[in-house]
Amino acid sequence: MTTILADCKTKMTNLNLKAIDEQLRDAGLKPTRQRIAIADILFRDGHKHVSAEDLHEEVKKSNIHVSLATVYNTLHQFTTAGLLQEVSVDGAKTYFDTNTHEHQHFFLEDTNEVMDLEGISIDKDDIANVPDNMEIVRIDVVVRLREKSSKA
Amino acid sequence: MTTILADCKTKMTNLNLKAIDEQLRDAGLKPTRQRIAIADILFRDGHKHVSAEDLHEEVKKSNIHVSLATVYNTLHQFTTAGLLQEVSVDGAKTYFDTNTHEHQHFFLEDTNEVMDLEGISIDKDDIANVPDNMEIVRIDVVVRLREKSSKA
DNA sequence: ATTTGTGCAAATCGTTTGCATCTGA
DNA sequence: TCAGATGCAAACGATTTGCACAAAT
Repeated sequence: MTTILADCKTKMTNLNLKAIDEQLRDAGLKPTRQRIAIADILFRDGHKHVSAEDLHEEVKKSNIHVSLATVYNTLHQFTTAGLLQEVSVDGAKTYFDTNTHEHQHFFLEDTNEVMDLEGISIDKDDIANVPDNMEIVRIDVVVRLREKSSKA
Repeated sequence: MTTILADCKTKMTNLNLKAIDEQLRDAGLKPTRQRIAIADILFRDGHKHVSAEDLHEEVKKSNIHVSLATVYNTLHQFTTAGLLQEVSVDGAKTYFDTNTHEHQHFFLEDTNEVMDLEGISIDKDDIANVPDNMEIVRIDVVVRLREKSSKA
């Protein structure tokens, strides 16, 4: 009964590979080499914010080849499965957040970094003038930061 | 003393063309045919949210030819000059807002529309954990809306 | 006349897609 | 076996850029 799991164990740094495996199955996703590698990187440390490109770079460092297209696919599958959340902070790139709880973000304009910001929250009931055939999906708050000295 | 202003007056719907002219000059921008046409569309009615593509379509309807590249250039110049504000609501497109005061946005996920939302505001002093070499540039709040029935 | 802006088309960037091939159960 | 996943390269949409030409003062 050799599964891909056993095959991956040597390369993985995550202690609960089993959990990843189950999480993927629960999401209806076959736990493939690539998906396990990606999940391992995403979920082994604390919360992360990655772009597809970022993640692709990180995966390259492991011994498992994953194409950029697969990284994109996987990020979207994980998002649909509720394992990730998309963050819209700045036009160009899409960021994915491993923290799927209600929380907000700092965005560092100098470095294009995204950071979690817990603490503030806006009550949906405080929002006036919501058209009545509409419902609030989510309230996103982005606090844009800049280094104190820099002007541009 | 025939300036381009006189030349444009027949085509413009905006009553205070003079003001536009001055606004552009103040911003260090030559009041060209194209920039005046764009400014007229942007500022003649109430507050607007446009993408470059949107605006390009609108300008086409006037009798003044403006290339898409110039629309982009102009939007950025206006933004730098403080006449517009960029809005980051959803990955793909960048929206520009003629309302440069502090206010927040609704984003209609079904139609990709941006709407102003006045009323809520977050006090900068309420934000904890701002790294102390950083300052808050802006706090963006986006309330995402969806039609009540639709699931996707 | 000089400086600045504009138009076009090609280039770029992030992301998506089509399809042949491969993999995991 | 066989559905489902992957890789590649080409397609894509939004935005930018380079450069010759045009326009405003």
